[in-house]
Amino acid sequence: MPELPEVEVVCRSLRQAIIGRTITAFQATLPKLLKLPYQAPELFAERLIGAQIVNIRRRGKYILIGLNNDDNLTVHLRMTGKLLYQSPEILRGKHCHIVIAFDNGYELRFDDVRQFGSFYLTGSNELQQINGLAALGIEPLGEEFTLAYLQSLIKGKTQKAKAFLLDQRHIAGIGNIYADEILFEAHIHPAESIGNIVEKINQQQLWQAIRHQLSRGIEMGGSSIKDYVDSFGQAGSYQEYHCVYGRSGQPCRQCGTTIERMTISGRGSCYCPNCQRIMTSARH
DNA sequence: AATTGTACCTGTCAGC
DNA sequence: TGCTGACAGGTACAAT
Repeated sequence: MPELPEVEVVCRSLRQAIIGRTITAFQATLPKLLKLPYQAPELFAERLIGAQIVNIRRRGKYILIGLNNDDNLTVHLRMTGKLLYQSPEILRGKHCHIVIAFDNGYELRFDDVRQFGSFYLTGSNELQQINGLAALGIEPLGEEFTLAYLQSLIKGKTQKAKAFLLDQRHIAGIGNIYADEILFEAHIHPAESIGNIVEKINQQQLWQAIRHQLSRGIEMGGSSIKDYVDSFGQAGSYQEYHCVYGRSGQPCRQCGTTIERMTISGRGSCYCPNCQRIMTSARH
């Protein structure tokens, strides 16, 4: 579900829903989702109750909820996590594991079928204690992510292009869907060594595809493959425009060739064997 | 440095 | 109607 565009859309909806609200209750029926402090519902409750939500930010696929007591509640949705802002009158779902209640009676509910989601509560100056967050690479939609920066990242690397895009230490926020779509737009085969992209025109195409796919994903409210929705329950529509993700066996939208699938980095990777060729320029 | 396998979980879908 | 296996938006860790 949630890659950079979906997480960004969730953050935007959360800002509308809960900025300025004061927390009145906290309940975790699946404490193992609390990673820091580990499995400590009482500690979370103690520090959260009475605190007011002052800001909400995104970093990679992490959601950072800033509180007026200088604490930060950080959430990672992993595969199937959802943050839903709902009236207490709406029945909680079967997979609702964490509930944060507010002064207006509404609740922020964490719903997660696969139970992979993560909650971290730290001081705002202790965010580096969250390992995955501390290790994140550059924000691809930020000003600092220039073509030159991308060139410096890929130079000399032999990682496969798909693995490179999924590696959060290089660029933060790209997941399996957008990686496939980016490589299709950039005409790069997922198994191509990233360091083989040496022509400036190809590097530029990759840079543009990263920015373009992610920002279009946000504009369309994200990709709702199975059940992704924002905190108001709103689905996205970018899945209607996917060219390769989830389309193996179907004809390429550009050339009609059958989309193929292979496994890279343990993830299914869909690509058009005609539009995305392995470069032969690896020879000397 | 890069890659593979395993683990964490539940649900869905295709095939028999 | 079952049953089985493959697979699913992510990441951490161990082994090679």
